[in-house]
Amino acid sequence: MERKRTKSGNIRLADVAELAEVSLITASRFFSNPGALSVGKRERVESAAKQLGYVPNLAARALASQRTEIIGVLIPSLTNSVFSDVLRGIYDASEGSRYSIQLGNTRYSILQEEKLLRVFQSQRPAGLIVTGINQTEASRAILQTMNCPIAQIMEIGPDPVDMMVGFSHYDAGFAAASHLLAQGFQRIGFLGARMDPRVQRRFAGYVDALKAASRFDPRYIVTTPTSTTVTLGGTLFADLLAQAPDIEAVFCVNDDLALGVLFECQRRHIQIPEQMAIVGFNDLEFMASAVPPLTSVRSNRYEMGKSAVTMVTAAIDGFRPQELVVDLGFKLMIRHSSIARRN
Amino acid sequence: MERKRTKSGNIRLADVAELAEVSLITASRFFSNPGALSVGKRERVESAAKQLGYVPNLAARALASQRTEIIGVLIPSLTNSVFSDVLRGIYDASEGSRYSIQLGNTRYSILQEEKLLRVFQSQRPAGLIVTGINQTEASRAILQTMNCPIAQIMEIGPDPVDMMVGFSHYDAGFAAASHLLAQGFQRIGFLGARMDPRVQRRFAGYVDALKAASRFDPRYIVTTPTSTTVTLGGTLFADLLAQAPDIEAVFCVNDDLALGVLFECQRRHIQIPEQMAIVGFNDLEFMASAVPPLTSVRSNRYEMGKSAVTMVTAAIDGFRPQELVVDLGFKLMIRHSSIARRN
DNA sequence: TTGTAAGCGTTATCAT
DNA sequence: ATGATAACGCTTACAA
Repeated sequence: MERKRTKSGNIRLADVAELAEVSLITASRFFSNPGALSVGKRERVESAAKQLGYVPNLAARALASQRTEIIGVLIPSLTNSVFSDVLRGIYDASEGSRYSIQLGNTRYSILQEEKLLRVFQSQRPAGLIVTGINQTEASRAILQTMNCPIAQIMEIGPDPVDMMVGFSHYDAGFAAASHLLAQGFQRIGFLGARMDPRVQRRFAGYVDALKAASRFDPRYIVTTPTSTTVTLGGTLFADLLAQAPDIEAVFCVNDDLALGVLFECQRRHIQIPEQMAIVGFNDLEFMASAVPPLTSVRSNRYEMGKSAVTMVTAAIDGFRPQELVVDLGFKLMIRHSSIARRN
Repeated sequence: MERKRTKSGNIRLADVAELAEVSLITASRFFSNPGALSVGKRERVESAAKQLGYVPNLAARALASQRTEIIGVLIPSLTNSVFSDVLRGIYDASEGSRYSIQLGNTRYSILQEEKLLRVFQSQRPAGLIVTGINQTEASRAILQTMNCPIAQIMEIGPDPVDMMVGFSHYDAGFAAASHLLAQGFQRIGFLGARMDPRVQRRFAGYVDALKAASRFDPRYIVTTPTSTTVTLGGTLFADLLAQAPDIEAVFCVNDDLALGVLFECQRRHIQIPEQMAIVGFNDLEFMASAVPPLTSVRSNRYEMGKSAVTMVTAAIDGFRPQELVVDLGFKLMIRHSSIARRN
């Protein structure tokens, strides 16, 4: 375990080459294309590298090769478990590849997103994954100049920057509301928090579904820009009951709110679904084991993250997918909480 | 918005210098130490950079300066909301600094941790944050060679690699069990999942507390290496009831399990806390708004992430903290679910 | 299969 | 305050 000392104190590829008695470039090739080396040299370089504890310098590699193996990822929240799932998909997929992930948290701010994009610019990432379709003009301009494959995730829409993986939140909101209507509920409330672009599109789906059935009433709607908590679900539900005591069902824009509503109903001894139907969104794991089990809209978040990485890495390698926009869809998980009394 | 084209197609500092009619190094100084420039040149460089849309190349900077502004972070899970909170603290703190975060997910595997540490080695991070104190021998060796400030987070223990921010999971487990004993419960169960090192230390605290009170009984213990879900909480609780029908209270090693127990009790019409007391761990937000509100152990996760970054960045700048080991403690949040019937 | 030479874009060093 | 020159550690030509 002797240690070569160079000016900088680091073991360089040159040190490995020297010990292995090969040229620098041969040592370099051992890492990029070992098959091109003769067996003897390959073994000598390998053992020399191990003996010296050589670790390649990524900065030097990036500078010389003019490319990195970094995929930049921009998500709006670290707390929201929706994004934990997406991230898990992203990290799982990246581990099967040679790419590493550089993560940025925009906190639901498109200005912060723009800022982080500028940071990413200096890293020269090989690919990019951004959340949603509501970038600023400046962000779009930056994305254009970065000329690397880009995936927008979480939702799909017109005018993709490059690739897209997601689903229609409008359709999902419409489907959730339609389900309640189909069950025969007439006075259907909406509880919304944070009201980010995707939440707003779910909301729009709800509004249109109710309007189509001539059941729309602004009194049924309670929203807040505040971020989501379970406790908030209870509070918003209390507000809703206050302004529309005859409400029969609630569509909560996410499952945390739905859980809060469940607890509030338990507190008030409101029977679910007999006196109040509940539908959530995201289908977090606890929805199925709640009492009663809660209806929700399942999206393929893990898959979304995984696909985004797969698409981006494939595109980096020159294999651009046939379909640039991938709709992963959603699935209404109908459970006891939204089954009509009369059924 | 004209665009300079160089061999590589990128705008280099040299292009900025040329346009500003200063030397390369003067342009460089504009970014590292603008105060050292005369006003005239400063303005010329600034406008030239803006005009060309210059973006510094981090790889070149890292290579030339022999340092980066990357802090590597290794956590065991992206799904566990405990780590979302820690991460939020980490990212929030990093945004106030000039450092960016490089995240790795070890999935509770110390071998994966070792692997990721090797990846980090090639990036030459300026600082490192790792989870827990159970690194492999090889990992410890790698950490030693990276000579950068390192913070171990989540728990504290003997023999820190460098710095530490966390709390004693043993003490917390002991405190939770002691609380139930103090309330007069005699047959106190333990529900555990995933059984990572910190969970095991909480378990050890529980065991010792019960033994000290001569209330320990292996029949009261149900654990599984499986990862945690709310549903699993219900299942484990059912197992516990089967093997110890006379159980009076349960200490769940995390809040998801506790929520699962709550639901299972609701399903079985078991009154909380009259027939069954529940204590969870982590104090996730929903614990306070459950029906009844659930007792839990609160840890300062967000602070933990934030402090780790603060300590590491301070150390990078040469300001090593007085106290290398910081105990952030924990707090028993006593709520209705664990108040004894006889009180 | 192997090697030589010339960068990659920036900062450190040493002058002036 | 400003500049010339030599690194930094690696890869991409191109050559043999």
